[in-house]
Amino acid sequence: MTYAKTGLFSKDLQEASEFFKALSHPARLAILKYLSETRVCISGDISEFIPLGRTTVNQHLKELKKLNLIRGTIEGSKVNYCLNNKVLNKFIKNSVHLLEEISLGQEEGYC
Amino acid sequence: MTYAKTGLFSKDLQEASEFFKALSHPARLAILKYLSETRVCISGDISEFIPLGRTTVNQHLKELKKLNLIRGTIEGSKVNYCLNNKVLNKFIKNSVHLLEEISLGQEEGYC
DNA sequence: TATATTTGTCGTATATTTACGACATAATAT
DNA sequence: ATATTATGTCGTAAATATACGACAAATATA
Repeated sequence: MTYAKTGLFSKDLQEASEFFKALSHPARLAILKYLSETRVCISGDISEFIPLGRTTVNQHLKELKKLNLIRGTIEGSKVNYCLNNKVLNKFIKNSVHLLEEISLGQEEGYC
Repeated sequence: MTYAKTGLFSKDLQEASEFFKALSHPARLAILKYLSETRVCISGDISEFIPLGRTTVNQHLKELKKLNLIRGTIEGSKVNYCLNNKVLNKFIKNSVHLLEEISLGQEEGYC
C-alpha cells in the first residue's frame, strides 16, 4: 500500500498520537497502573497480574518500552520493571496540553 | 482466534483505552484540532484540510463519531461537523485523572 | 551436573486499521 | 431536465495489532 501517511502530519501530532496509541489497549493501561502501585516488580508478577498469556504481556511490555514509558533492568535471571517517570510525565504534560487546547474556549456544541 | 480479550479488563480501563485509541492517529487529532478552531465546518473543508483522501477522512470521522466526540448535522447537501464538547470533556477529564493516578507520587525511577 | 525457573524471541493465525477507488444518492445550480 | 456538488457506503488491498505456542538462553536450585 501507499502506507504510513502519518508522516504527513506535524511532529507534535505524530508524537501525541504515538503516546495515545501506547495507551490504546487496556492491558497496557493496566500494566502502567500496576507499575505505579508496585513501584518495581519482576516480569513474572506482571504477566500473572494481567489476564493474558505471558508472551502477549511481553509483547505489550515491548510496546511500552519502545516509547521509553517503562524500564527493565536485569537482576540475575529476573527482570525488574518500573515506570520511566521522566519520559512518562513529559508525554502526559504534552498530551494534556493538547487536549486542553482542543477543548478550551468551547461552548456546548456548534452544530 | 480467541480474540478481543479487552473485555477482561475493568470498565474504566476499557473506556479509557477506547478514547486513547480514537486519539491514536494524527489525522484524527488534526480533525479535532481543526474543529476546535473552526467551531463548525462542512465535511469537505475537513477533507481538504487533512492530507488524505476524502474517503479516508470520512472513515476517520466515523471513528470519532462512534465515540460521540463529534457531531454531524445535515444542512441541504452539506453536512456541518463540530465537536461534541460535553462528551469530549467527560473523556478528557476521566483520562487526565487516570494519567495523574499513574504518575502521581512517583519519584524518578525505581529500577 | 541435572533440573527447574525466569525471561525473551520467533513464527504464525486471526483480527483490525488504514487508505482509497468505484459507485450511489440527494441537493443544488445551470 | 441535466449537470454539478457534497456526501456517504461498499469492496478491497496492504499494513499493523493482538494473542499465543514452541523454542532458546541464562540463571538459580537440588
